[in-house]
Formats: sequence, C-alpha cells, structure tokens
Amino acid sequence: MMYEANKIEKKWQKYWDEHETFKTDVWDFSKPKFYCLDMFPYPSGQGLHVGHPEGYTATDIVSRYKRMRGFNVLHPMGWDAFGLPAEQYAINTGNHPAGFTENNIQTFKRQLKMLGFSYDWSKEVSTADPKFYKWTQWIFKQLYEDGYAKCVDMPVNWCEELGTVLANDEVIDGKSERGGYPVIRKNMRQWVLTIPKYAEKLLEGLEKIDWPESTKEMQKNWIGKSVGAHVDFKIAGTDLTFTVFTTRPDTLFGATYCVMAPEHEYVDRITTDEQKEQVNAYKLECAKKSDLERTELNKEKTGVFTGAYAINPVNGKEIPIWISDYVLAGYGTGAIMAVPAHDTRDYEFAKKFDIPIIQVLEEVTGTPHEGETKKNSIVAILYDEENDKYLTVHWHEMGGRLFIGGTMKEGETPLDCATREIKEETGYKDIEFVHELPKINHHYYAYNKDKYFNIESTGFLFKLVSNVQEEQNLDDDEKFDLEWVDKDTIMAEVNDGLHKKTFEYALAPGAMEGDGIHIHSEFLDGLGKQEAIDQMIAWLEEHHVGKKQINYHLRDWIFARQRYWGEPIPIVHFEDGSMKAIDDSELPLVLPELEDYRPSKNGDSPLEKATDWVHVTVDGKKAKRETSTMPGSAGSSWYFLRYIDPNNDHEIADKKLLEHWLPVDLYVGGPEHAVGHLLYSRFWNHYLYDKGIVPVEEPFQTLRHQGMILGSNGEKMSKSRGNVINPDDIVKEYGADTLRVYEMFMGPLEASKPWDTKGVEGARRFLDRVYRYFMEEHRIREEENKNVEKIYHATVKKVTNDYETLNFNTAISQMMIFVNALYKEEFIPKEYAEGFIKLLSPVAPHIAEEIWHEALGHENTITYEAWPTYEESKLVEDTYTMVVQVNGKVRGKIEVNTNASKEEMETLAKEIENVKKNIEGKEIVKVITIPAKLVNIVVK
RNA sequence: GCGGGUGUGGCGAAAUUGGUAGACGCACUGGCCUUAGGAGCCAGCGCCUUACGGCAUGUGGGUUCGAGUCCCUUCACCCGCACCA
Repeated sequence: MMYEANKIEKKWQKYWDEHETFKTDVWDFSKPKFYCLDMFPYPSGQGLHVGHPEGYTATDIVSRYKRMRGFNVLHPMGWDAFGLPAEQYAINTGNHPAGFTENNIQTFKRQLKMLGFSYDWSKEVSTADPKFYKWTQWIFKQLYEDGYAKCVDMPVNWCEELGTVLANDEVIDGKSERGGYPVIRKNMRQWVLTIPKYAEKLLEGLEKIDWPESTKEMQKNWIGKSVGAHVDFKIAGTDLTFTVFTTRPDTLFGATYCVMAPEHEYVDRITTDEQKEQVNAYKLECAKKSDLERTELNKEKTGVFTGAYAINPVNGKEIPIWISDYVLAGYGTGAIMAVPAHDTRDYEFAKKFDIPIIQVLEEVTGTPHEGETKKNSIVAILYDEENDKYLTVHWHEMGGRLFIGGTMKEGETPLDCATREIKEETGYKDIEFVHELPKINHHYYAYNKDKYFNIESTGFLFKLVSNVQEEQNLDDDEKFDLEWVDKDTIMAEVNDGLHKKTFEYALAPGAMEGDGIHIHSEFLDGLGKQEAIDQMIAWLEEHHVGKKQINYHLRDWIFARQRYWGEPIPIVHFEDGSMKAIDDSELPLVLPELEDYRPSKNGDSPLEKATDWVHVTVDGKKAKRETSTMPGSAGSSWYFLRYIDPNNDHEIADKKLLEHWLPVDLYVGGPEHAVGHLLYSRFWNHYLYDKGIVPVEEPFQTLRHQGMILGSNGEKMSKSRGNVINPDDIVKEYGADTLRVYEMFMGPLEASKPWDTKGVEGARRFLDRVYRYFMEEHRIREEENKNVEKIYHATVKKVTNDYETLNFNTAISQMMIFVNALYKEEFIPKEYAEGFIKLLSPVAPHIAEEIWHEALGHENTITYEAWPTYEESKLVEDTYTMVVQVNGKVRGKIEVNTNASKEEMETLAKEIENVKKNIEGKEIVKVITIPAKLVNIVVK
C-alpha cells in the first residue's frame, strides 16, 4: 500500500476547511484558554521560504497538542502588510500597492494551508486593512493626547536613498537595515513616541516573563540604564552654569577638565576670541561627518580647547573646558567632567593633549591588620626591550620573586626613590623612565621586622638603555638574586599582590576603573567606591550643586516615515502652527490613491501630492493633514490584541475577551526582533495597560526563538548563493507532513542548522514505515501484546514531556524508536495504535487523520480526541543492567533484580569474571553502590 | 572593548542534570529478498589495535570513587551593543 502524501493531505485540508475544524469560539470560557502565536509574516512577493514553517510548525504542534489536552486554543495568523517592496512596486507600476499586497497574501495563505497549519482563518488580520489600521490610528491618537507622541525638531537618522528617516533599530553600522544604504544625522521635525518614559517599566517587566535570557539581556542593554549624578559647574568669569552627567561622582576631585559636545548650546557663548577660529573649524568638521564616519574614526581622540574654565564645585579649582566629538550631544547633558585617572576615554584624551591626571582612587592589595605602620614606597619594573625580559629580584624563602622595591626617604619624590633604588639594588644606571603607574594601597607583614605595614606604593616602568652596570650598594639584610625573566615567568612566579598588580599596570597602562579606596578627596578619603558615590551625591544635594540622576540609553522612537505605504498619522496642522488629532468619527483615515507614489527629493512624503486629501477644514479653520505615515512596527505593536476580536468596530477588542485571552501563552519568532518589535509591542502594551484598556502589563508570557535554517553548505540561504530551498518543491515531492517532521527533527528549535536533502528522505521514510505498518490489515488487533507495553508507555511519557518543553527533535526520535520496535512485532493492540497516532498527529496531522479514519475506523477528526496517558508503573522493570566499574572504568555489566540490596549488588558485581580479574591481588579501598544503577569498586 | 551564546563521530544531533558518552536520523559497509534495485527488511558502524586493551566531548588544570555535565585557565567561532560619561 502506497503512502500517497499529496492525495491524503489535500483530502484532509479540505475536510478541515469544510468542517471549520480549527475555528475558535472565543466566547467559550468553559475550558482553559491557550493563546499560541506566531510572529506574523511580511507577505513578500517571494512567498514562503523554509524558515517560515519552522516556527509555524512548532506553534502548530503546541496548538494541536493543547487542543487534545482540553484547552480552548487561539491560533491565528495575519499579515504585516505595510512595507517597502509593495511601495516599490507601486512606484514602478503606478498601481496602488494594496492589490500587489493582496496577491502576495493569497500566495502565503495558500502555502500555509498546504502545510496543514491549524490556523483559525476567521481571525485573520492585515495591518494594511483600514478596518485594522483604524485602531492603530486610534492608539496613536491616545498616545498623542496623553503626550507620548510628539512632534519635535531633532537630529534623526536620514537615509537619502530611501528618502525617509529611520528608527535606531533600523540602522545597522551606520547603514539602513533594509538595503544597506548610508544613513546620516540630520536635524528634522519629526514625530516621536517617548518610549524612554517607559524605560523603567520595560526593565522591570523583564523580570516577570519567560523569555530567552539572551533576548532579555539585549533589551536591558538597549534600554541601557545607568545610575549616577548631575553635577553643576560654574563657568569662570561668567554667571553661566552647565550640568554634566556622571556615573562616578566619587571621582569629582580627580576631574582635571570638562568636555562639551561640539553641538552643546554653550560652546559659542564661552569660547574665547583666541580660540574662536579653531573651535568653529572643529565644529564644522564634526557636522560634516556621518554617524558611520564618526564611529569609524574612533581610534584617535580629537578636540579643541574653548579657552573657558569651569569651576569644580567641590574644591573651587578652575579646569579647562574642551569640546570633542567623543562626547555625544544626545546622551546625558551633552557635557562631561573628565577624570583621566579613572576613565579610559578621558585618559586617552588627557594623554594626547597633555592634560594633568590626578589619581583619586587606589586599588587595595593584601589584608589589613591592626597596628600597621604607614609608609610610602615604590615598585620599579625595569624592562629590557631587546630581549623582551624584565628584571626581577629573587628573595627565595624571604618573599619569592619580586620587582625592585624600596621605601621613600624624607624629602624624596617617588621617582627619585625609584631611580635610587634601581641603582643601589642592581647597579644599572643607564636607564630611561617610561611611565609612572597608578598608586596602590598595600597591606603586608614584614618577617624580618616582625611588623605590619600599610604602604602607598607608586609603580614605575623603566627601560634599560644599556647593560652598563655598577657595583650594587646593598644593606646586609638584602640577600637576593637578580634575574632577567620573561612575561610568562612573572605571571607564574610573582605571587605578591602588590608586585603582581604593578606589573599588570605596566603591561597595560591606562585608567584605573575598578574599586579601591579614595585619596586626595577630602571628605571621601578612605572610602570605597560605592560609599564614596553615596556620600558625594549627598554632599552635592546639600550644597545644591547636583543631584542623583538616572539616565537611559533608550531614545525616543522616531515614529514617522516619509513614505506612502503606511498608516496615515491622524493629525491636522493649522496655519498658526498648532495641531490636533482628528475626530474619532473620521477614523480610519484612509490612504488616498495617487498618480505618482515616488518620494520627493526634498524629503517630503509622497502624500503631499494628494492635495485634495491634504487640505481640509477643521473646526472652521484651514488645516493641512500630516503627510508622514507610521513606521512598519506600528501595526505589529498591537496586532496580537486584534486577533482576539478582529471584527469589533467600536473598540480595539472586547474587554472581557481581552481579559480572558491575554497574555499570549506562547510566542515564537526569530531573534532578530529582540530590540525592535518585541520592545515596541511591550511599550504599547504597558501603555494600554496603564490606560486600563489591556488587562496585563506584559503581552507575551513565554517567548521562544526559532533558529535560522541554512543552506546545505552551511551558509545563509540566498538567491545569489544558489542554495535556496522552496517549501513548495518539498511538499510536492515528499508531502507537508514530511516537511514538518523533518524541520522539527533537524535539531533544537532555537539552533540554526543546515538543510539536508537526505535528511528529508529520512523523515519521509519514517512516515512511510508508519503508514505501511498501520495500514496493513492484520496489524491492529483487539488483543494484548506485552512486548510493546513498556515502550508504549515510555513513548507517551517522553513525547508528552517533549511537547511541553518544545523539544520536538527528541519527541520524534522517541516515536521512531517506537515504530522500529513495532516492526519486530506481528501486531499492535488497538489501544496503543490509537495512542501512538494521537502522539504523532500534532507533527504529522494529515497522515494521522488518515490512519485514524481508515485504519482505526473513526468518523471524526482526531483534533479534539483526548491525549493519551501513561502509567508510571508500566515503566518499571523487574531487572535492570547493572554497571560494574573498577576505579571508575566499566569492567562488566549484569542483569540484576530491581529490588536487589546494596550487599547483593556488591556480591554479584564481584562475581563477574572480568571484574575479578581487575581486582585480583589488590586492596579494595571502597565500594560505591548506587541502587538500580551501578557499583564502583575502588582498589589500590 | 562590553554583553550573550556555542564547541561532542564523516554529518545533523542525544545524554534521565554528577553515574554505561554518541540515543534517533543521515552517510557508509555487509546480508536477505529480487530479472533488477536508487524499493523494502535485517545487521554493523567514534578513534587506535589482529587481539587483550588503550584513547576519546575545543585546550590545559582542579574537585570527585566517578566529570560532556561542577570550578578555574585558555583558544576558536557565532550573535548583539559599541566613545552611553
């Protein structure tokens, strides 16, 4: 009997359609609900590719499984229908994009039906349908009236090629996400949604949802919360004050200059006449650069002194104000205090422009002890460049391998001291000073003096110029060997905390950004980092020169595109510059048809050309419609709400229904939406929750990603690589069930994995075997067969658990094991046959329906049959294979009664020939016995 | 640079969460059946070794009777973010 997949599949697809098998009665609250959602596709002209069915099959399996477990399942599908290709089509042909979009939708729908997905098509929505976007516009209107949608003048991501502005997540490496065209910063009047107002809620919400950790982390980084302070600086000789944002107010005593962004509003006012020319030139240079160039040229710091000085509020010191493009106008206050000792960027800048560096935080090494004596000392590292070796002094049992060290004498500077110590201890005199390294606060115990010390140590790096060596000048107790050694030896052998740390500083000179204790900081001296931050903030607030401040990286969401094919923004502008949202009765505000869909070169929307549509009279006054449209992510930010009640024409959805059906229980889609769609829809949902429209804060309770399906060469599928697999072809040749089984069997859902045509054949072979076995006359009998009892129950258990946890690959593997076992048996009891076909049905629904009907004689669809159960008791065996190890190595196996005692196990283990051989003549140290598992005999 | 992730046979991958590493599938090899097999069925299949046995989960170390699994080190690749003060 031949398994004719295509015939069977057509038959059952027709049956499901005619019987409305998957139609969900959303008002039926008698059963527990399960809302199972896919990320809806953009209906492109290319149709479905093999990546789509991966996620869709996963949710389809869960939906079908949940139905059989008695859930009322909502499993809808729809279209993210606004987008560039349709607009491009309109531009090229002069036709309205709606027709093109509709055609594509029909293709997608045909393909999805062909794959046997159990969508309730009566819930279908399309974001480009006025009945749908009426409510997108309505939500926008609420946002506008609540002050979350604003029209502001701001620097935006402008893409010349696309003729539109883009949101931050649509810009990748300074290029547009779609098309890869260059994007520049440009000041424009723009609609924005103030998503940063929801930053904290969006951050907190992440704690409550079951999402992949990596995605949550990405959202956290994108929101980019940082806690710090605002500090006010007066400008010397003026009554101007500017504010900086810093996360490290504790280092304020170490601020040696300030930097403003070139665009900062004060720059022109504070620049002195002498500096004017340079400053203006620098500003011009920065303005010309695109974002891409700015980030590309980030190796070398640039900047110009303004001639003005700021007054440090904590100590009244005057410090120079510079401008530099390493300070961004759009983040914080657009100005910073620079602490080169404790910030890498400031350090680089200070080094380049020779600005002083003041260390105000010392790393602590060693362990503090009572009754310590304080000292100042040095650690000097001498480097021989030619041989790539460092000079060490080996004190042997008196302290091991160290660098040159010594205590500062009265009136001596650290540098003097270091130079002197090198000469005295080593005799080398032809040396060159390279770096002074950050000071370290070190605690130690000196054996020779029997005393505890607390020293402030300054590190130095010197270079050996020549080998000329004078005689050493040593004290009696200085007994050590001088040794030139390489870096690895030092890493391995220098154990002293102070010397080790000093060496690390020498290898990588720069800012000390870690924790430690404060110095040169008056009331902060001796405090650790966090304590000092708190104290400093308190001080600033007390003196009214600053306050605690939280900043977010998350920017306003640029919410307008100068394109045609999107939702019109429901706003009118009056001649006096005021504006207002149009009346609810005018929604939906439908897109007008145009002669010419091209964007204009000056950045105006194509809608400007629809003059009849644009010019209106509102409240008796002349007004002009907003001609920008909404971005693609507008409709997708709330579409999942609409599925619940797609035809409601007086609200976005019935409140009772939303209360019953939300949140989405399982949401599956690609990880590429981590900071776009998935953040925007959370934002809208939080907002609608706060307005009492939606009953839950977080829309998607559980989120899972599907991985990418690669071409058989392991590369991304693309036309140019010639490795694209078309699902239509696979279905034609092997059937939809085969495609479903194969894609689920390939590996874990979230992993990306290469396509393998031979693997598809394997999946088909499995279904062939299922079909042949179950469709053969004598195979299914009303009779017991003990041989399959255990494996049947094991299979029900494994498959059930795996469906719950979305481990479809191992579920299928278990079903294969079961079928392999069946082939060793003459027949299968009917009960087990029905149970197995039910297990199979979520993955391969057509073949399951066919066998359910033809071989098992049922009239109704299998869709709502009860899920099979298993008995734990049937899984326990009388005996098991006990493993016997000697010293952890497997030396024998033996069948043992499940209830055997530890003593019995041990006795049996020692009787095995190969075990005897391995323990013979040796002393048994210990025997580990794990009941119902193994015995490990440890011998000596 | 920062954050997240992944490294297991020729390949896709499993591994009850510390207890027989490589289930299942692909490829390969052999057998049966056949006029035939690119169908089907059965069996074998990590590496080295004739065997006994030894070696194996990116590298190196550690904890343990026992480590793919836990800890430290290091390398490679993938994905985000990137002068965010």
